[in-house]
This record gives sequence, structure tokens and C-alpha cells, in this order.
Amino acid sequence: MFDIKWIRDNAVAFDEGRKKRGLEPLSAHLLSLDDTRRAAIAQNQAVQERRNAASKEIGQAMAKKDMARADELKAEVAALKDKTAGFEAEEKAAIESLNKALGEIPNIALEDVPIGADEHGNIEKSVHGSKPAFTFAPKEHFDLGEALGMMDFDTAAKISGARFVVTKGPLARMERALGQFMLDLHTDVNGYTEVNPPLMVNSDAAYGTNQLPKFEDDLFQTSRSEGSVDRLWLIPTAEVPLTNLVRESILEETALPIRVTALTPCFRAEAGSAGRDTRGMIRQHQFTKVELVSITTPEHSAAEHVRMLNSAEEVLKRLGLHYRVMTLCTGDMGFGAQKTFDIEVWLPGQNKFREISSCSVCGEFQARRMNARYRPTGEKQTRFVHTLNGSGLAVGRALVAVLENYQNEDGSITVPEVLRPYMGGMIKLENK
RNA sequence: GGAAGGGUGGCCGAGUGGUUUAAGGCAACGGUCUUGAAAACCGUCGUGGGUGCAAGCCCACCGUGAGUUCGAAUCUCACCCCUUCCGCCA
Repeated sequence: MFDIKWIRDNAVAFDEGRKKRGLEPLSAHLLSLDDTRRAAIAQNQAVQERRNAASKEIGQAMAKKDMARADELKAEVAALKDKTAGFEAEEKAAIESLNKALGEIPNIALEDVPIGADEHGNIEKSVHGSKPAFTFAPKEHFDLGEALGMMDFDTAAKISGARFVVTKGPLARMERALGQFMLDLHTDVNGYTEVNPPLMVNSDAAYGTNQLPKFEDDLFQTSRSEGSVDRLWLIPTAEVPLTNLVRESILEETALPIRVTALTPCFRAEAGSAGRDTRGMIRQHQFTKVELVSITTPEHSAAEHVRMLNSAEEVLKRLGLHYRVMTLCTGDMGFGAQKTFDIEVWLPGQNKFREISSCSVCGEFQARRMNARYRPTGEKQTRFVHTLNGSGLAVGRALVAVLENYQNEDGSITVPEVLRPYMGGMIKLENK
């Protein structure tokens, strides 16, 4: 969410920022909406001012028993009242159309973000490890999982439909192990506080982290009863409840940074992804993810972004997986991001790098939507916090990566060493 | 699902139609005092918006939305949320 006052004062910079994202200039349109809004407010306030003054006079006249004067004023206020109704409606409509427009405007990239139209403009920031060598043709994760008898898409389709999976036995345990391992790493080593948040959130929370109003189609929604207005949304990521932990609050600067992490299921309608990744566990309606969220001051958000990336990378390092870090270009970033690092893990079965984490700094974009502020030490005025979120990591995709990278020629899977303590010392997944 | 009680500034809390221009307290900030601090005392102190070079002036806000009234934190209606108890339930 942008501040219209900021846009008024920085119209050129605003339009240039949009241009870098491949978007049309919008400041002129927004400022004209704002002019309409301000004119409506001014005219409404003038009427109300007179009404308030007259009402006060009526009280005074009645105290003096001057009923003639009181009646005269009552008539005047009654006449004003007809006017206010129209003016109020006008003011409300003007404010709504400005807010609606502002709510659908994506964030602007930081200066050091590469400019580009789509994912081809992303820049490789670093690479870790190297492609594992196989003496045989490595298989894709779904072939491995199904052959082991531990991954069942057909049954999931009967129960729920496409884009769901049933995992069983040691494979189900490995998914759980991955989540536990990541969570322990972030809490014990990386300094995050574990949180177990609600998986269903209200519309205000979903608006705060940009899922609404623009991306409603990507969410699953629930309602308590037929025709009920108080619907809740299934979280598409724990970013939503974790970031909203600070909504509508004023924090002391000494309380920052706040670093929280959660292991949760995530639910995505995947409305725009028809035909993409239809086989396997890469793109599901439901998947598990460990999320990292930081709340910081504006001064510290850039450094926190790198720290968060390092925390996510550490998971892959300990799992012994080959990956690269991409700095997303302006055209490939998400709605709320000022800057984003994607981590892509190597999948030998697919012979490709695939996204397994995305770490974004949002500046005050979400904080404005949530009204999340802090009071700088010694200052009277509050400021908006900066928010950051990142996956650390997507557990479903991590499972895919382990299967494909740790596969053996006989179809068995070697369990990465760091996971063994979480799996009762198991060394291999195999079809017995 | 049933019953009762609640929702007022950063926090606590008074306030049942017109000096409420939202009391009072806490916290915070400035000052006096002090070698320094604490205490005490004095002062400042809600949020958002409009207008103005500025000082200021003005509008809105007491859970949300409607309504009654010349005038609503206060009265009416609907809804949301929270607490406690009962019922059901993992």
C-alpha cells in the first residue's frame, strides 16, 4: 500500500518505479482521484462545521428560553441535513475508489534490483555445491515414490482431486523429519521463535499481506454457515498469520527485530497454473512449509534480508543439496516485494533448478496495510515497521529434492545424515 | 447451540442526551531541584484527515454499520469480537 501523499510528492519516482516493473504510469490518475476525494471532504466539512455551530447555538438559545431563535436555527440545520447526505455519500465514494486503486498497486523495487521483464532477467547471485554425478539415468521423484509404494496420487485423487498426494510409511516420516529438522535449525541456531499460528485467517489479515483484494482467486475460502459473511481463508503461506502478529500495534524499538518461524500446511488454489507441473509433488493444493518472518526497523531491513537468506541456505547446505541463489528482476517479483532472492535447488530427475525458497523484503508496504508501527527510541512520532518473509524451506519440494538427489540405482533412497536422528536412525528408504 | 457480562486514547479507567472542549491515573517527553540519579513538584502529551508559508483553524473517530434527534460515547436496531458459565465436542 502506498501513501497517496508520498505519491503526490514523488510522482515521477513512482511512475519510474512502475516502468521498471513494466507497468504503465499511474500517478496522474491517482492524483486526480485524490483531488476528487479532497474536494468532497472540503465541501462536506464546510457543511458540517455550520451544522455543529448552529446546534450549539440552539442549546444556548434554549437555555435562554429564546424559542423563536431556536426554531429558526432548527430550520436551518434541517435544510443543511439534506445537503450532507449527498456530500457524505460523495466523500465516501471518493475515498473508496482511491483506496481500492491503492490496494491493487504493487510495490516498487529497490534501486539495486536488476531490471527485466520476466524470469529471464533474474541474476544468479551465487551457487553452492555441484551437480551430483550418477552412473545411471536419475528418475523423477514421482517415479521413485510410486515404485517404493510410498507416494499415491491416484488414491489422493479419489479422496480430494487433482494436485493432492498421499504419502505413506518412511516417506511420510521423512517429510515430517524434514519439517522438524528445519524448525529446529531456525529456532536453535538462527534465532527465530517458533510459532504455531492459525491456519485460517480473516479478510483483514489476508489484506495485510497482499493476498486480498487482488489474489482472491488463489485462495481457498471457508464459511461457517450458508450465506455467512464472516468467511475465513485458508492460509496460502504462514507469512499471513506470522506477519499479522504485529498488525494494529505500536512496538517499542527495543522489541525489534522480531524473528518468528512456523511449520504449517499451506493451501493454494493454483487458479492460474492449469497445465503446469501437473505430475508429482511440485505444485500441490496443499503442502507443508517452514516460513521465516522478520519485523525490523527501516534501517535494518536490508541486512535482515541477507540474514534471512543465509538462514534458508543453511538448510540446503546441511542437507547436502546443490543450489543457486537468484536475485529476481523487477518483472519477476511478487506483488508486495521490494527485493527478492529465490533459492533454486537442483533436481537431477528433472535436470533443472527449481524454486524451493523465496525471501522478500517488503519495506513498509505491508505495514501500512496492517497499520503496524513502532516508536523509535526517544521519538514521539511512530513509524511503520519493515516486514520480511521467506521460506525456510518448502518442505514438499525439499522432499522432492532429497528423493531425486539421494536416489540409488536400485530405486532406494539414502537418508541424508542430518535427517537420520529424526527417523529413528533409518539409513535408506527401500521397497522391501 | 443456550445464558450472562463486556468492547472508551500507547495502557488502565470514569463517563445514561447539551461547559465532554472525553475526567482521573499509568507510561512517555520537557523542566525545576540534585554532584549525578531517584523521589517530589510544574508543564506537555490520543489517532486519522482537510486547509494554510506558518501560527493556527476546521472535520471525523468511544468495536462495526445503520437509525432517532436541532444535538449521541450516552437512546434504538443489526452485526462483529472478547470473557465467564452451561451443553456438545478432539
